[in-house]
Amino acid sequence: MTNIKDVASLAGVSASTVSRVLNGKSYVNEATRQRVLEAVQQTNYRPNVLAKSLKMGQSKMICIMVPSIQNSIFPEITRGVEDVARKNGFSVILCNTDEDTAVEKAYIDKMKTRWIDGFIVCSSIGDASHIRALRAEGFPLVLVNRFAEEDIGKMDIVSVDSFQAAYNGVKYLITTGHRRIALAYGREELFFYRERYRGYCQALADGGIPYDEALVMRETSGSDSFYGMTQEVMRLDSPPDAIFTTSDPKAFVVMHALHDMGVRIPRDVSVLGFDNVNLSSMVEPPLSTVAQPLYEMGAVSAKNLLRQIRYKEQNGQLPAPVRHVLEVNLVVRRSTR
Amino acid sequence: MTNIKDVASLAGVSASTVSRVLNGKSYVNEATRQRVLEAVQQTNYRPNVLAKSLKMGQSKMICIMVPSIQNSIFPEITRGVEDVARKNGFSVILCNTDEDTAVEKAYIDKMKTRWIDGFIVCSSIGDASHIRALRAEGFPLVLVNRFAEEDIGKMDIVSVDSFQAAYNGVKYLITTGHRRIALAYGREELFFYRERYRGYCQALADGGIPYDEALVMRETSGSDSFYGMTQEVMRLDSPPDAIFTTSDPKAFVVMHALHDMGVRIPRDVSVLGFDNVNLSSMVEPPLSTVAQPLYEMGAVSAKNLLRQIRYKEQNGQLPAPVRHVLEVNLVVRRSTR
DNA sequence: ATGAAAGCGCTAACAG
DNA sequence: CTGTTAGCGCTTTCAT
Repeated sequence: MTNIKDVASLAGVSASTVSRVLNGKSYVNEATRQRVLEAVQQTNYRPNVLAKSLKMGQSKMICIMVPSIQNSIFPEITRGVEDVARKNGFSVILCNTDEDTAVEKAYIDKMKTRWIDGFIVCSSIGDASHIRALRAEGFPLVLVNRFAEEDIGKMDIVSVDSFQAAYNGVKYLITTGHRRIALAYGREELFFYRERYRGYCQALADGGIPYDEALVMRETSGSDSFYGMTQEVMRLDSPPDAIFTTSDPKAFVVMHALHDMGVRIPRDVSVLGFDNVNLSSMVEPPLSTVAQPLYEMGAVSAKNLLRQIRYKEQNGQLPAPVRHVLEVNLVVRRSTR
Repeated sequence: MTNIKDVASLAGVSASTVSRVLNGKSYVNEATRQRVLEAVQQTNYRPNVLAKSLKMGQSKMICIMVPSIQNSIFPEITRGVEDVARKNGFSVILCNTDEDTAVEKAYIDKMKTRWIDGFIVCSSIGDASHIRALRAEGFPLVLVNRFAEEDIGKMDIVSVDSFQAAYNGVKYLITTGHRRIALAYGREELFFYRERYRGYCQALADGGIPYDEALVMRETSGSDSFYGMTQEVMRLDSPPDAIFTTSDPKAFVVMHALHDMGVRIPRDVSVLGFDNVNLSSMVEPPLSTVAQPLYEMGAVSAKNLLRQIRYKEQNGQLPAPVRHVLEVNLVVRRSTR
């Protein structure tokens, strides 16, 4: 690879001049400017980002931490992040944490040594003190999708309003005539699942439908645990006429269980999901779901992160945190009647 | 962040000594070694990877280029890559190309300026001259899943044997009594789809079943185009009793079309997919499919890439290319009878 | 308007 | 066994 000195000597100027024309920070005589540009062309010169990073203290790289890129919603979010990053000259490093705090911490440590400019995090579960510490240390950071209640107002967050979204979903179910609505309730450690649960409860209450604990299936060991619970709940004396799931993958399991016991969807029971992942439209019947704007969540996160990076660059510190609450969208397909 | 000089002065030694104990390249007096280690502890010192990279000419970063992380098979492959990269101290940069050669080239250019140590590519379609050029320039590189015939023997490749895999899949269909086997044939520009087509033809021939062009559905505009084609083919005077699809997403579309016209799977027609993506087991009925070891393909690619990187480090040039052909595995679920 | 020089943090001869 | 020195490629004062 040719370096700045090669270009400089070819153009008959000094390295500083080359640097100046390339960065356009300072005026350079038009004639020499042209000569430099020509030399750049001829040598197909590309500045060494590493050297620049070392000098400037910023790497033009951001890091996205997710539990696993294999989980349905993260590819969408990640793609949103990557698109805006790329358009702004940033590269994105992918970190899968498996929700393991140790892995997460190790990653953070490693990223710091690379002078990573910022983090987009949708990884941690309960205790996120190391994440909070990161912001406290001055690293631009945005929490996407997952966050703790106490982080509100203190960290940059991009998410939907899970309470309201679930509320609207369940209300839709009620409006369309369902009275016995079961819930596939995801892991309670996650704030957004608790919010979806709250939304479910509130919609029930507002709709004049009694809450029945027998109808709430609480996740024990992964999504698969809903298979058995679904069948149990359907065998109740008074089985549900609808099942609201707090994520689409859970809906797939529920539908599976339903199908295997000969229950027809939506004739016998409606199923309403939450997320709208890629395959929600591909299952049979196509899943009605509360759609999160996943790609947009990623894009907005990245935009916010870049905003923080620029702000910090100019002011030496992070801007006040802002929270983005994105709109959900009820997508009615054929799993609800 | 504290740097090597801080540690050095705290330990009362020179920077080189600190470097030496940290890299273990050269012997250091045990006593001073301990003092250095202690200073490292106290200051929580982490070497600046950027500076090291600049000096050493290698960044400990690899790049994975995929059409889009949103496409079903790539999260799996990417995860395989990332896991082995991480275990070996490498970070992975994610690049989505949308199969756009311009984007791909721009990315390659950018990655070079970051001193990326190597590339894992499953992106390009027909003309991959810029990819070949990359290897010719001495960049470690492995093609995964996608490659052109002419690359065999010249590039490092990780894939399955698409011909054999398809052959076995179709043979299975024949063995289980199917006689009219339709094919959902993916984009012919892709070598592996052509190979799967060849496997289909050969299995038919070997099974004494006449090839019928009316039964091969050729992709026109994305996977969705199989919806209409499936319905057409089912309305033939002599409709198929099985449909082999060259990828799982196509199978989902086919199943959908089938369902919408009241055809029962597998009673009326069997469906056999290819890939075994995450959701193949979640659809109804669960999809029988020729399973590619996607995660493993990623892992093997990364291992090979690291091998190349190490070899180059020691010998100044790339090792001879090796090709890994991984085993597929026929997963029989309930979409075939 | 441009060049010289210093320095980002690290490693690797080269001395001693 | 350890310190000094130079340099990876770039940007940025500071002179001129």
